[in-house]
Amino acid sequence: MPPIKLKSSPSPKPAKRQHKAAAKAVAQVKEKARPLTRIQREKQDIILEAALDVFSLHGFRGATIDQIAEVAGMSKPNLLYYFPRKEEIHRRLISELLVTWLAPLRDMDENGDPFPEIRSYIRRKLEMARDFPRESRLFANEMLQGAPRIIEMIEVDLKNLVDEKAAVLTAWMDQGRITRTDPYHLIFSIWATTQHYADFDVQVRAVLGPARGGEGRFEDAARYLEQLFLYGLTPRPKG
Amino acid sequence: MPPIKLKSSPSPKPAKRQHKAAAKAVAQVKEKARPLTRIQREKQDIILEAALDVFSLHGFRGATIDQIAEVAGMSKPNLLYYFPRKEEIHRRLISELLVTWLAPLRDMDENGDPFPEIRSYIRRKLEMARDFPRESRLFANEMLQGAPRIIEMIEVDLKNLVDEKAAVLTAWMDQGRITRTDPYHLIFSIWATTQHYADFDVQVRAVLGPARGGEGRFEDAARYLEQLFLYGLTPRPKG
DNA sequence: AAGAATTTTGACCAGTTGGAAAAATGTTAG
DNA sequence: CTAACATTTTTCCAACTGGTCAAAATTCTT
Repeated sequence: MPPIKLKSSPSPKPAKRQHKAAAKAVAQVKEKARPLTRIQREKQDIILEAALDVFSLHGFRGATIDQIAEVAGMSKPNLLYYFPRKEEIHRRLISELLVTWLAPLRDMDENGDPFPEIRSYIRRKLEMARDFPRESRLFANEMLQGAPRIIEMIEVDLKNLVDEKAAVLTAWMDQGRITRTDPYHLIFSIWATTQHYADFDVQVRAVLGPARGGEGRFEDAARYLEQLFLYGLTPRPKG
Repeated sequence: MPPIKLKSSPSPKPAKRQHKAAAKAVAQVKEKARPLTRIQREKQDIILEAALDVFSLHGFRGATIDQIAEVAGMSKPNLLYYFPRKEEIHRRLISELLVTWLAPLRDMDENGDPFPEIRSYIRRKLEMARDFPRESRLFANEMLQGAPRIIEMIEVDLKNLVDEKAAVLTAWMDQGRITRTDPYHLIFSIWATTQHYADFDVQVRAVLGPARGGEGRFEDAARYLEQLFLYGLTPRPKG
């Protein structure tokens, strides 16, 4: 597994109603903007890594601080020294995630050729399912629970991005370069098919069996999906 | 929301290592096969309904008996009288679910015409996503957690069924009636695209916005998916 | 090396969790 | 109608939960 390096979110966004105890290591930032120490950076990374493991597996409610602390190899109070609240850890993970998660769609270029652009989008999403399955599952868990902690981000940032890219797809359709179809549902279907290989990994592997369930499954999936969407989107004379 | 009536699982399968306390209402079945009373039937249904609500939202670990009891409108000890263990409830839900869940695939008929068969399969799966979203989410939750409680069912029953239907699809390909492609990944992509509308419902609705996110979204999805798979699977002369 | 700042630990807490036990109440077959 | 059985409530518990706090240990700066 490659080391996961997600870009950190641009700014910690000032909490409206600061939690009582959220002031320890964080207060400095507010008052003096003291930079993080080496240990703080290291430990926070370790914690986020561990939390990703646990949250992606059990969801927010099902995950416990003790569990995260154990995976992170530190005591619970020590962990709480860095992140005073369970929610804090989760929020950080989710907001970092969204940036990374949407990059491939963001990169779909209006001025490129439709097929290479879409093909590349699918490939990148599939690579993410392969390389960052925990992130995918974290996101899926949040969705299953009704996205209580990120609904605004979904309704604003994500919606805007999708609106924009749907417009690009529509333009390509208007130019007759891809089959006319519903651009929103097209995007949904790309999300669904690619993320499936991360979120339902157990099922995929079990069904494919030992023979075909190895790492090659991602190559097979890529080939299949490419064909599906290629054929599915190729314009054809009506008949 | 239509009343959910899932067929009950064929047999409760004798637990290898019977839990200490799992003997109350259940013991009778083992010893005397006393039939369930009216109240037992009613209350069990109510509990399973409530449990479906809670488990599908929070996953196994995130759900609490108190919560389920509250939704079911009874006290926790009362609930535990009918299902002595939390796991018991979950197991029942999952095993009942699998039967229903696979029916559409099971019904895909080798002797039918490929396109109507596949089209009907997609439609039925989409209807299930619309009418039984909680069941879909329950299943998704289990998968995200690595399917600890149903891995054997997946590896045996599900795998066998998929193997069988993959063979049917392959036969259709051999006859040149649908495009040659990977039958397993084809099935995966149908699962993924249809279940997406249940599991990621919040996201779908948020992205589509108030205008297009109403009930009509399932019709739109059906149209889109039909086109995608129809075009994606139509054989064409190579060139 | 000393003092200041940071990090870690251990002891603790109140609320929640899954579950047990038994007493109290309902239901129903004869 | 009543004994036998089924159901419900009350009380309780030990383990776990998220989180606090002060003191101890460590690290950093000079």
